[in-house]
Amino acid sequence: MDFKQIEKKWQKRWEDTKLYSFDKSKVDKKMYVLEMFSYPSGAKLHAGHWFNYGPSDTYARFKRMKGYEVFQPMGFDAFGLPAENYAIKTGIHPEDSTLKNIATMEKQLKAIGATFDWDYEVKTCMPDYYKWTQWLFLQLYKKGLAYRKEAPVNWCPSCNTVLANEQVKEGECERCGSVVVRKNLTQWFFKITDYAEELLTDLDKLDWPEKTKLMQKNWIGKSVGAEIDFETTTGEKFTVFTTRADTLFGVSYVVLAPEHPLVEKLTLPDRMEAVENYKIESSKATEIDRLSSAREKTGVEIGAYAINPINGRKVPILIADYVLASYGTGAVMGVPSHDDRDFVFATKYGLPIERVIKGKDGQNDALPFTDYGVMVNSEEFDGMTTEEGKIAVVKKLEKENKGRLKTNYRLRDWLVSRQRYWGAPIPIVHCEHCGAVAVPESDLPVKLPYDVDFTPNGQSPLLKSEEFMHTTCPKCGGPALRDADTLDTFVCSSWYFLRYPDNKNSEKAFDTEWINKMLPVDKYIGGAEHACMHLLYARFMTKALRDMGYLNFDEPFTSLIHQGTILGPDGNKMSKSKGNVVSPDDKIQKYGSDVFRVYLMFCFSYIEGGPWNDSGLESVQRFFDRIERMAKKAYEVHFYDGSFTADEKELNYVRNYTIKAVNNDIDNFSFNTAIARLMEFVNALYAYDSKVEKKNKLFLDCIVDLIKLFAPMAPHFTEELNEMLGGKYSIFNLSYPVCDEKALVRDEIEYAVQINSKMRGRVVISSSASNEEIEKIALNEVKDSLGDATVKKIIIIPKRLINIIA
RNA sequence: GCGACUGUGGCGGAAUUGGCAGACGCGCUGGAUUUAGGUUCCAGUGGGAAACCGUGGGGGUUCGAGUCCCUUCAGUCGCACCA
Repeated sequence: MDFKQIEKKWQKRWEDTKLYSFDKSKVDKKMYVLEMFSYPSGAKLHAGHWFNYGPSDTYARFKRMKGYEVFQPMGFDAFGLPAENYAIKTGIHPEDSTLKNIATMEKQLKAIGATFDWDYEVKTCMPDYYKWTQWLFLQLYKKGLAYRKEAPVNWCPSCNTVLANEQVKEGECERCGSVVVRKNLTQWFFKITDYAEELLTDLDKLDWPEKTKLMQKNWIGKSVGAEIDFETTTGEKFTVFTTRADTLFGVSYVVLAPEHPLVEKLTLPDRMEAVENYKIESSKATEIDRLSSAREKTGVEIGAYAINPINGRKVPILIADYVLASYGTGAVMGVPSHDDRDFVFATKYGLPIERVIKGKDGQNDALPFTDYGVMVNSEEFDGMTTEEGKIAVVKKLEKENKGRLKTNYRLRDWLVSRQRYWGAPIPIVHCEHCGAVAVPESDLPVKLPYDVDFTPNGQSPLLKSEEFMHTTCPKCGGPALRDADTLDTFVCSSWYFLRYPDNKNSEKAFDTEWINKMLPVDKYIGGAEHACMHLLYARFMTKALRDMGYLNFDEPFTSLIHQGTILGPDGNKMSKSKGNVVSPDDKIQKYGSDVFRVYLMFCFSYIEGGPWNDSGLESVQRFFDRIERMAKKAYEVHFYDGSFTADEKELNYVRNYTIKAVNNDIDNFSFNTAIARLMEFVNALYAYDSKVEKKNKLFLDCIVDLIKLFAPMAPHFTEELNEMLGGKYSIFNLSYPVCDEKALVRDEIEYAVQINSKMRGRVVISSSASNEEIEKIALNEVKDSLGDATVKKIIIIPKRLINIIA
């Protein structure tokens, strides 16, 4: 079969007949299948793109044949650093290179033969899209969910921009791997922490990989505890956060983070120099040493003392950089007897270690004892368990207004400003008199100027554009400056799935009524690397928009699947530097897109991925040939219509078994086993063909079913065979084969017979046989191996095995 | 350090609830077709002469464990002093 000609033929026909365009009138049967859109980085699709889009297109086609109105759009996450870095290197403007890349990728995506409905395409770098990204920013701003503050931020010295917490991996820039440094800057944040609790609890509602949910859960990092107020001997107040209020009697010191605002005020003059030195040391250390996990704990006393509110004891105050300014209150109580870190610290600095918790009966409670236990040396609380004491201690303090129950989250607000050019400008104007002023919605979009010098100098490139920067204040009309930063590209991608179904709307970001019908996304497919970034941001944005009345659902992606990674033949991640990149183009040239995508589905587990291996392509090609030969046979042979012989019953069994299994497998993204089942079916057809001279019409029916079953995986090939056999156009308008359960009921069943759990034989037993009959047949079968042993018990597992215990 | 996942023939990988381990494919062996090679078709293919032994190692529960429990090793990923 000439695949090149066939691909062209059917792609044209599909396009001419608008086969894949979404029928809005059937929205009640909608199935929103979405693959994470791509970044238009290189000119060509790589193996990873194919692995993402090919199999998920199979899923979409399958659902279509199951009667769903499938909505499967495609677009481009077009803003971002790579285009800008490429521009810095080559001088080609990001807009030019991006648009060119998009054009090439569109063409290639069409060549996959996927069912994307291109009428709904979005490109995030176009003004008709980022206008609404800016609108979104303004809504959050109005709602108090976007705010500006000066804070220590993560700065990537190589990308010349700040990064969100989520974009820092092991102290390094997620994108370029440079060591991230800390800087104090005034930046825009989204208040994702307002949604911490809901983002956490709603995870239970989602059909997502457990691992991903767990990662989000850990990232949000809820911890339930209490805030306890300490007073210093000079009357200053500060608050600590603890999850173990039951250990309060064991406090032998308190620690403030070096950056804590009270440090300067509390430090005694004779300690000032030591404290200042320590602060300098620790600020250096956080930049360089963040990676060493078992870093030695250090600290200095500041000379001041605090009063333990529960027992009035005076304890020294220290600063130490193992206490983080950014978590909790930036201050902790030191209980060395019941906390590993405090124990190490107290031992080093000779601070007292006093037990206030003992283990439950017989438990080894050597210090430091960090398990839950029973309170001791704690006055009236003695004898209480940790669970009781945690509450009781706080309740007592609460009466004196010295403490309260409190829940903390590890999640921080989302930093969205970027000091880069190629992104959506932040729609804010800074006026000398009025401060930060929102750009009126009617003035959107704030257009990104084309002619800008974007050579990096650590500042926002837009600052250099006089024309862009200078504007008038929307409030007072006086001269004002625009915000020179652009939005993190994750802002663009946090709502694109809402734009797809209404991508041409020029009045609104989307029509609420329509979007409430089209969403949530039923099946979302993409890489696992977005677990704590895109997937978290999109959930936040959905919830925020819901609370503003623009949406009526809580979660954007009901069901999520991560595809695995295709590695190089050497088992390493494909990369140019390793020289192990396999180009799909040569393979597609040689085998065609159908064979290529079936290869990807057959030779890899979709969830796992794995190393590339060429030999699989040949075997998949062979499988196609085998089907084609069978189909030609079906076209030529004369069939009779009549009752089934044993051979035909068997063939019909395999047919229906295959139908059932393939339906199930595709639903579960288990494409490799679905194809294995189809191969078995083909093998059964060959067996029937070589065995039976005069062929029943069943043979033809089977081949027709086979082609339909295979259609979602090999769309061009099966469309051609369907036409050859006189089937109606398009095969994708036919319904997917449904299993006839009756055909799966067999007259006879083969049982394994075991004696004392060891295999001793097999018997074929009528499916209507009673247990007594089964036992009798089994005993007869193995009577020689059984000898004269006494049978104690017989275990029958229906349709599987008989185990004789003797 | 903490957490999650993975570990099955020469190879890629299968195994509803615990129930015949190794589906399907690659590779290999033999046969048929062919002048020959290739293609195609048919048969075989975990180890062992056999009893038996086999799912990273050790232990346990069970009539029965790749699957459940404990322990240990190796690899992958995520978090990284979160009080």
